[in-house]
This record gives sequence, C-alpha cells and structure tokens, in this order.
Amino acid sequence: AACDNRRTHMPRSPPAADSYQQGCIRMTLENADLWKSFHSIGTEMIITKHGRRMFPHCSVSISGLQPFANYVIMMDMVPVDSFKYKVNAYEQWEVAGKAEPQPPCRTYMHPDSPAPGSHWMKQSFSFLKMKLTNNTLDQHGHIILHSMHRYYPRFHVIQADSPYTVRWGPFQTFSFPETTFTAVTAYQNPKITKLKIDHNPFAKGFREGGTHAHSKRKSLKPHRHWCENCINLYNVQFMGVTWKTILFP
DNA sequence: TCACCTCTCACTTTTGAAAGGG
DNA sequence: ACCCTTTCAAAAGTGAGAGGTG
Repeated sequence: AACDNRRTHMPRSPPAADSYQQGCIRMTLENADLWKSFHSIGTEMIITKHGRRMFPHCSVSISGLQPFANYVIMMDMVPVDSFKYKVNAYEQWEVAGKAEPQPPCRTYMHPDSPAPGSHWMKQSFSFLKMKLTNNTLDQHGHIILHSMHRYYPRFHVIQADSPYTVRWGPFQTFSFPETTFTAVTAYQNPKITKLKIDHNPFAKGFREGGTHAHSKRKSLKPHRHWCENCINLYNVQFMGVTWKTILFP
C-alpha cells in the first residue's frame, strides 16, 4: 500500500527471449508531483488536428542499463478502457458509450535514440516534442488519439543498435498510473485550465491583462508542422513495419 | 438543439544562425 | 582554425471563444 507511484515498474520480456533478460532496469517519472496535481483533478490533454504537445510532458530517468550497449527508447499511448466519456450537467465525467474503434497506433521514438546506456542514465530525458492529434489521416507521425477517450503513456526500452533492429532487441515496458489522462479538443474542467496556465510558460500570454482581442483578426501565418524526430519512425512504418504488432503483440 | 471541433487571435518562450571574443 | 558566449529575429507553442459541423 505504501508503494511509490514514481517508480511504477511493469517489466515485460519478449516471448522466447528469456536468455536476453537483463538486470533490473528502473524508470522513474521525474515531474511526478506536477502529474499528481493534475491527476487529482482529472488530467486533460488537448489534442488538435495539427498536433499539440502534452502538458505536463513526460520526463523520466532510468537506471540499470548496460553502459556500453545501445538502446532505443520509445513511447506510445494505451487506452485505459473501452469507453468514451462526456461531462454531465453536474460537470462530472461519465461514461458516454463504447469506445470508437482504435485509431492507427503510432509510436514516438525519443530523438536521442539509439544511444548507449551511459547516455540515457547520465541525466533525465523528456518527450517534450511529442505531439498528440485527433487527425486519423495525420501525415506528420504524431500520436493519434480519440477525443473524449482515456489513455496513458507507455515507455519501451529496447536494446538495439538502430531503429531498424528494435524488432530483435530485448525490451522492457514501463508506465505510471498518475499519467492517465482524458484526450479533449477543449478543456472541460476549469481547474485543469488554471493549473495549465499556472505552470505552462507558453500560456503566459493569456495569463495577464485580458487584452485578448478577437475583433482584429489578421491572416494566419502558415504553420510548419514538421517533426524531424518522427522521420525515422515514419520511414520505419513506410517500410511495412507496424511497431505495435511486432514489438508488443 | 446540442455537443464537439476548428480556426484565429496576441503574447511568450524557444530555437538556431550569425556575430563577437578569446 | 576552433570553441564558447551573446545577440536577436523568426518560429513555435499557448487558451479563449466565436463560429462551424453533423
């Protein structure tokens, strides 16, 4: 009962690869207190057509790797359950039916991958640049989710020299209960909005003043949605490899 | 009608190339 | 030539809310 959520540890070994089983790899969620603040209210993550970063973002530290072996570290999103949700008249979340069919599964590879164990263990690392989208036709390699559905991030540590050989590498998987969230296209709970504005520096422009003027609309600058970090991943998918199927049956 | 979703806004932070110094 | 620091403009990231959609 007194377990430490920051060190939730759910290792899995690949089938028939027990001989490759490594020592105790441990992953720790770095900004767990912030995550818990959100979790206690009911974390919501904005998803948009063009992709939105998470806030809080996932930042972890790791130990127990072999210093000179190379590792690829990846992240994906797992549905919490098979329901979709809505906010009722009392401003509470409730089940609103069965989940939509799962969108195409995407995996985000940490941009440092592959790197030796010593690199990963040197200091914590984040998945800041990963983006979430509700666009099932997304061409940028963002992680595709359904709005009003619940998910949690999952991290995979794979011993591999290249993104193209992760299929054969031993791997372990980690997740953290306090990182569960509901995907939304607009915040539903004002408390979540306030927490985000208080902690996310990019929201500062909306924090002070109230100078927000909708009357003077300028033409929108063209957005550049280019995620270099996803290129490797995208190429891998292009070559016919479905990460979900091969790595995590 | 209604519940979500999309677009656009103003402002802040981040990024990264160029310049400067040692 | 090389490395590090500083500068600074451009790019990117934010939540709100009007309007759109089915």
